[in-house]
Amino acid sequence: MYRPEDIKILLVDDEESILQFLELGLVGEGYQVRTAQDGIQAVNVARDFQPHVAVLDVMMPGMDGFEVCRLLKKQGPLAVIMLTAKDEVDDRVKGLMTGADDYMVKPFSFQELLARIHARLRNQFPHLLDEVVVGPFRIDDARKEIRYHGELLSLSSKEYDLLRYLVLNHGIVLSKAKILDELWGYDFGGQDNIVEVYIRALREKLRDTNRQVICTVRGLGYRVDL
Amino acid sequence: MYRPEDIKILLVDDEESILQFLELGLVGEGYQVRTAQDGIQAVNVARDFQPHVAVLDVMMPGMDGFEVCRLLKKQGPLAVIMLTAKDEVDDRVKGLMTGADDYMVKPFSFQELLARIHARLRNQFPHLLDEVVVGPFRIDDARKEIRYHGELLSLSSKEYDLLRYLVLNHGIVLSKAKILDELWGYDFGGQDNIVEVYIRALREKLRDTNRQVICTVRGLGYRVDL
DNA sequence: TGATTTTTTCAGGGAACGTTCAGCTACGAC
DNA sequence: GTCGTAGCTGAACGTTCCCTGAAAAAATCA
Repeated sequence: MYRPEDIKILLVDDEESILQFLELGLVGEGYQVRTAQDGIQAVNVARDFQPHVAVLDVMMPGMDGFEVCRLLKKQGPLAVIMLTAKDEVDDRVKGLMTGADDYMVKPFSFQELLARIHARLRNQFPHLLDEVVVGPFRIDDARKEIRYHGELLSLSSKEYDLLRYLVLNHGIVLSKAKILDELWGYDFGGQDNIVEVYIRALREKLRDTNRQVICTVRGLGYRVDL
Repeated sequence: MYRPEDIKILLVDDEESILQFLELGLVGEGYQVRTAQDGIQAVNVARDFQPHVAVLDVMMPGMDGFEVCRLLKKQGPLAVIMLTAKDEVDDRVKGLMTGADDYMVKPFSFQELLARIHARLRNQFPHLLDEVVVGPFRIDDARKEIRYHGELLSLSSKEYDLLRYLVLNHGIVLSKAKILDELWGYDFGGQDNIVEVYIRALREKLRDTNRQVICTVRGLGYRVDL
């Protein structure tokens, strides 16, 4: 069984608004969250808090993300995910990034962060996570695989994300706008037709003989019936 | 069984008139409601009240909605619905909004707010919210389905809204003007004949052999008898 | 690099939906 | 009874929504 409330996450960023945004989201998911606005503070908080995962911004005044990462790792076992703006990703940064376990380029969707955190937890604290079973679906976040009636589906990354999201929210009508916000990120500029295209792909791969698994609720969105 | 009286809602808005309007409506639905006019007050009220849902205006003097949201979430599990004016919705706001569980753009219909509150409750406090059962009707807001004597009705989105509204207000005469206000919005420009057309469609789909479920009260409106 | 897969865009078509309208019916007042 | 009004009915219309096939763009891989 998967219990977010057992998992401790440390957020470090000098931008107050980003910190709030991430904290809000993660607390909403049930995680224990602590925040820090600079490196010194981060190291101090971590000493008592002993987080499983730290999410660090690379660019911070004073101690930079790499230095913080090094100090945190000295204190105990934890996974580090680095955040960096798009234009900061040069070779130098990439090289230093090796100290981290994963990194993400801003802007990113919240769901993407959740996925990364999961992946890291699976690697370093496998006892904290497990496979999710929902009706005929078995979702394996570590392997990025979904089985339907035991049969492994061949899904692309986006197809996986979408099906996972739909299945975890089965029985609930999800609008295309909501899906776009959650999976593509709030700053996605495209048309919501893309959701229709992916739904079509998923339906084809699920191809249930008798029944529609992903139902269209015209004007409102889609809903998965188990 | 669905009992609004078990559900606690906190309203936060600096505009007295909006606060009153919403409070009146929600109390009328049977919810426990507390109000606050600013962030500090909201956090204080929430400490004792422990609401299930908070409805926050984004723009408030002093602490803004995001900050209040963050503090409320720290105090305990609750769903947050943000309210925002149309011209405030830029990408920055949208981004921060993801921290909230849902958001609505003003102006909105009261029925829409009720629907959102339901949706949030279903997600975060599923034990509080079962299917709504009213006589022979079973209304499932998450699935957007209504059953009559156990039989699933095939309804369009507007038909669903209308039947839901009528059934939840059974025994009360609802004028066409009132129905238009609630479901079409106060700025609907059309004729009220459209309500007659929809009522007709519903009657056909309910097609009760012996009894008229949706009664016409000539000159006044319609009333559902269970 | 070139080849392959994945993601995204685009345009057309068809069905469902929301809305209007005009003719008709039923009710109530006088 | 009849007259006016309110509600009912069926059809028609324009629109929106969703599905679909294909192709362009981007990412990934060899």
